[in-house]
Amino acid sequence: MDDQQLRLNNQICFPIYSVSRLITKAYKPYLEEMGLTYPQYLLLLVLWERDELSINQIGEKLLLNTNTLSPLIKRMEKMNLLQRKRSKKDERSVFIQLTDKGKALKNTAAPIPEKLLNTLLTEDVTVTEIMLLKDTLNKWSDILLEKQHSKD
Amino acid sequence: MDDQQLRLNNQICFPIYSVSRLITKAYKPYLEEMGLTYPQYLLLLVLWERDELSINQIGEKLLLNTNTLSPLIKRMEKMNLLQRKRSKKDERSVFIQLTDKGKALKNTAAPIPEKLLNTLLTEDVTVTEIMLLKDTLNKWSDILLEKQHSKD
DNA sequence: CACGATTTAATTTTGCGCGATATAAAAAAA
DNA sequence: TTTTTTTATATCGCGCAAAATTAAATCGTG
Repeated sequence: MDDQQLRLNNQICFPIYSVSRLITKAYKPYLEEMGLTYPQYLLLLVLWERDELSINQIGEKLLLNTNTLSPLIKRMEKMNLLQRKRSKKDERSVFIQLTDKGKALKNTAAPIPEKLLNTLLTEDVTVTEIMLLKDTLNKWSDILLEKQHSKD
Repeated sequence: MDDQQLRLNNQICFPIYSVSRLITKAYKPYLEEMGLTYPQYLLLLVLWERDELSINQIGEKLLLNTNTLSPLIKRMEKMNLLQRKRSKKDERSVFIQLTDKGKALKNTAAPIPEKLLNTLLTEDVTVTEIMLLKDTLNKWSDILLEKQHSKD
């Protein structure tokens, strides 16, 4: 058995998993100010770029299925951030439209990217894990590219 | 307002979030064969490296708190993968010990890293997202390092 | 038109993450 | 020794993720 391969830091699973949670945590205080959760923020990012998408189109952008999006959207409708509008053409599809409140949040969100960078700088563990993940990904992408070419 | 900054692909949140989910999904078929979920597998990776850790020590390695670990460990105890043992020296601490069944799973898990690599090669979306995240992280780590130095 | 197949959305169920809080044991302070 | 604080774990509640199921609408073919 290859013990080395099974070590926590030699697999891609752990670094990506922990950094993902650490990044979510770093965003949290700014999102809480706005009354948003992390996935809600991601959905708004999509809608701020392009409004009036169907649930399916949103799913394509966020790589999420309706079973995740449906409840998420319902909660956000209750918060008066968006509206669902059933399509006249195809009664099965629902199009999502930002409310004025939802549109206005874009201004509040504008300084977040800059603020986040500063937050990360104060969190040593997070920066360390990001660097580890960076190295892991660079190593993995080399391996992936090499394997891809050897198949041609 | 800086529209560019708020675009989905220019923030670190989305790439890390989606790749994390894609990687979890790639592991899933192999873990299902073993009857494990993703976090359960991570916990086993830790215990295969070093058995008899306290819940606290496990939390440090996985960057998880007891509010996540406690129920996780209880489920795995029911599956007969591990045992909890309250320390005699310090009655507050609970030490986790693999059962024979838990130890044996290590052999089943051994080929997973190799298999995963091949799985990733067949999933274009995942590889694309990994490459995007790699670029994003390389850019971010440059920015982080530069900012760190300018503070000294 | 009829009817089965397909597509799409919603619902249900299970298992995390994590903030807030609780509880009990151990250590430190008074 | 008593009180206070700290530490280790557990519990609760909410919000995702995602598989499986259900329901509704549309399409394809005869």
